[in-house]
Amino acid sequence: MSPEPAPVMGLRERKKRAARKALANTALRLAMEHGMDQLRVEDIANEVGVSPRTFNNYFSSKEQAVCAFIVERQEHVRDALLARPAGEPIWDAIINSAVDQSAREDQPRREDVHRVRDMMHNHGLFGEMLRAHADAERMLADALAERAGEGANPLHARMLAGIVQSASRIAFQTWLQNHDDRSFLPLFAELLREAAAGMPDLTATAARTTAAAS
Amino acid sequence: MSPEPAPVMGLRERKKRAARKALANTALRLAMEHGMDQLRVEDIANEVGVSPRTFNNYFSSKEQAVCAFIVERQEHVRDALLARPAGEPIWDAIINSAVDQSAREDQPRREDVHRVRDMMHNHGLFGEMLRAHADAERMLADALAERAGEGANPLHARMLAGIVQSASRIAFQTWLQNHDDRSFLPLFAELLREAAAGMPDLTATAARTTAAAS
DNA sequence: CGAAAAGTTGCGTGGCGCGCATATTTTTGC
DNA sequence: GCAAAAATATGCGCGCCACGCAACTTTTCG
Repeated sequence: MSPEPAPVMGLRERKKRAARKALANTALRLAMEHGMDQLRVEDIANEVGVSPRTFNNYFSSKEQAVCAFIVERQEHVRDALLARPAGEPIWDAIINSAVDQSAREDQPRREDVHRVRDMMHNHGLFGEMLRAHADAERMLADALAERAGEGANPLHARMLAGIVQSASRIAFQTWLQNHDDRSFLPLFAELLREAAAGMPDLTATAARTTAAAS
Repeated sequence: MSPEPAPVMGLRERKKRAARKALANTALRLAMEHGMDQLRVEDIANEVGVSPRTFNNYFSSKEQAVCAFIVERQEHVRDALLARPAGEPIWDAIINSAVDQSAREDQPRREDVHRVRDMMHNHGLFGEMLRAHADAERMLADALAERAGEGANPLHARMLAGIVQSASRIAFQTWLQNHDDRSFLPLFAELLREAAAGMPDLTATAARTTAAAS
């Protein structure tokens, strides 16, 4: 499994990726420690040992740097998804690759929850997070389309990816509100399985006096 | 059920709403005319006849002002949805209220398509648009939960709203890419109906040579 | 009417994003 | 190896933005 076309990546490319990852990590860590309002580009650059101007050669905003891990994570999920056996039902493949990836990475600690919640209140960051999720969704859609083969409708892949991202977002936000109740992964899987079966219920269950169907 | 607690809105409130709407409209129009890069807060404020400082009393960024119409539109969709007969299947109710709303508003003209596409390339605006859609999704989820009654699972409503927003976004982006092929509403409805039936297909149609876990 | 509540405005500040010119580093061709 | 070339890092400067604060103006309400 060699992702690089060239057996060894040039020094240039290695340094670039290292710098980018260092900036993203530092941005995320500082944001978690001191909050978004106290996060300055200058601080990130200083800590990495690079000029503030250089930061903007890698990211067009500090919010983008903080959210960079989302896209990177999705790259791993994509790889895991494409490595799944071809016969596996698509929903299982999706859930299993998400599970694999979750097992491979550090889970957020309970004491960080309220910090994350605070960060989500920041309007700029929230928008950028959604943007990162949109990138991730596109990536997933491409992977799903590739997995399904040429004949499949690419719009179906897009829709599928959208549903997956919705489930992910909702599970995450639910976990953020009350992380005691349910943990992230089970809820995520449950939502996906329900979506897979279609969502024909919720049809005005006649709670009102007008009564009705079913 | 009267929306206003007071039969006539005070002068204060009327002025505030007028100012907000004027700012949003002007922001959107100027952005369409000259592009996001050329859009300055000062211009918007001047055209409305208000101080630049005041602009930021209504919106925390120009992008938010440009995207304000999305949330306002969703308020109408919600009202239309809640006005639907209780017995109507939920997917039909959703589609029909979207259709009603579309019929009620100006459709974007063909010559604006490329301008909109350019605007979407702006990273800040795209994030804010997703943020507005997230607000809209939450609003829709609340409406769906209300319509379904007390017994329904609120997470199902959230998921449903997420699917609807995904369909909307995908239909919009598709229309944006090649607006000749399909128009927005039919594609939107089609995606929703497919989602309603569940999406069990796409399951690795074995196009490849059993592929490889390589 | 008169006081209080709410909204508007001007000003100042810190920060950001980025274009541009220059210096530095890595790659490439020989 | 070495020098030219290509890519990257940095310093500088500019225009803009978000927002706190302290007046000032308008609306509301008793």
